[in-house]
Amino acid sequence: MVDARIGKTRAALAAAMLELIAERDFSAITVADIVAKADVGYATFFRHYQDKEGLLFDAADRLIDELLPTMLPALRDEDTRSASIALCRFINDRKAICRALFAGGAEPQVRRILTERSMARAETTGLPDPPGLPFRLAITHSVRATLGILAWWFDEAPDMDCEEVGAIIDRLVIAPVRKG
Amino acid sequence: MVDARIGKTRAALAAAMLELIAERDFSAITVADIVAKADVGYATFFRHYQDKEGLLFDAADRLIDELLPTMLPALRDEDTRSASIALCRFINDRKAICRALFAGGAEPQVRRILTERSMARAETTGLPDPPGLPFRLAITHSVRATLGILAWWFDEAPDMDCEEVGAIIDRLVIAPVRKG
DNA sequence: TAACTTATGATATACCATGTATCATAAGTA
DNA sequence: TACTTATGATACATGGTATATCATAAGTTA
Repeated sequence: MVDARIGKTRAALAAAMLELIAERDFSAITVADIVAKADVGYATFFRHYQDKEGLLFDAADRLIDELLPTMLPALRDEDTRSASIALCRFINDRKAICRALFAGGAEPQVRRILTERSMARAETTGLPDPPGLPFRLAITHSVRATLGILAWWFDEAPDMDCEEVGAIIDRLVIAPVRKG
Repeated sequence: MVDARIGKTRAALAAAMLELIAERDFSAITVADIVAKADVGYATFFRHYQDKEGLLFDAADRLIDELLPTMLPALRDEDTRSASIALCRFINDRKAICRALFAGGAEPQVRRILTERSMARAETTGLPDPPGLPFRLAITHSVRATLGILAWWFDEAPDMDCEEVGAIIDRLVIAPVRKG
């Protein structure tokens, strides 16, 4: 059996990182900040992760695994609006971590991971080519624009409900990509 | 009269920074890198700028001053496609610096400046409210999505001409924001 | 041209964050 | 209970930031 201390330490580090990333820019967070908030020794951090990006990617990877199956139907199904609203509901149910990863100072790094994995998944699951648009542009633009709208939702319109935000994403992002 | 050495030093620093930002991520560039390429003493850098972001913002500010009058007509005029193509022509004529500032590792910082100044200018010049969209969302989304498409153009489709890219920006960004 | 002002280069220095190494100890496993 | 090992504390090397100082060279002014 794996040592229980490992999971405990990693969970403490991840929780501390998410708290900090919600407060300030990712680049302004130091390893010393993270271990202080996690109540973990400084050297211990590097026994688990190569650097603070390693910790970030670990947390982001797990979220993206869950997120992808919810995200891609909007680019495949007929009812794009329902798919967009479903995406917003998924996000809304995991607001804390999504806010930290998508709207915090780590957005560029997380977006890169999400874009790459979306492309890989879109290729293997045979996503239909968007009419009149290069495939890679369609993906990068969809991911970037969607994350931007979600960040706006978190930061400037937290009371807006999933249906409204989903409709906005459908209008501003999904529909223009899908329709020729 | 102002000392000619000042302008010479600042020009050398700006040119060096633009070269470096085109090569690698902004966060991976050190002040020592900049002064080495500019052939300027290390301490001299801090006599002109507080830090490397200060130098970046100085260059970005001057470009944005020129850019804003070309960018906003797309959100005001009737012929949005022509305005989008005009924007691409403007960018194409200043490809080196635009690529460095918009598609390099400093994109988040430059985007923040551009978004703020777009909002300020849109308010003072009385931009028509986008139908069914909060004003701030319309601006942040337009800026973010446009910069994303430009970055894709620079990095993955450098041979595409201004008319094609302008049409894409019009279809993916401007038209969805303008039409209710 | 000469006298001045000042921006610069070189150097030294303090500070902080990263990342590694070591060792005693405490926690978990068998 | 005996073991394995993850941890905390500490020390240390490295590298980037930022400031201070001083002689010099460059530019300005008379």
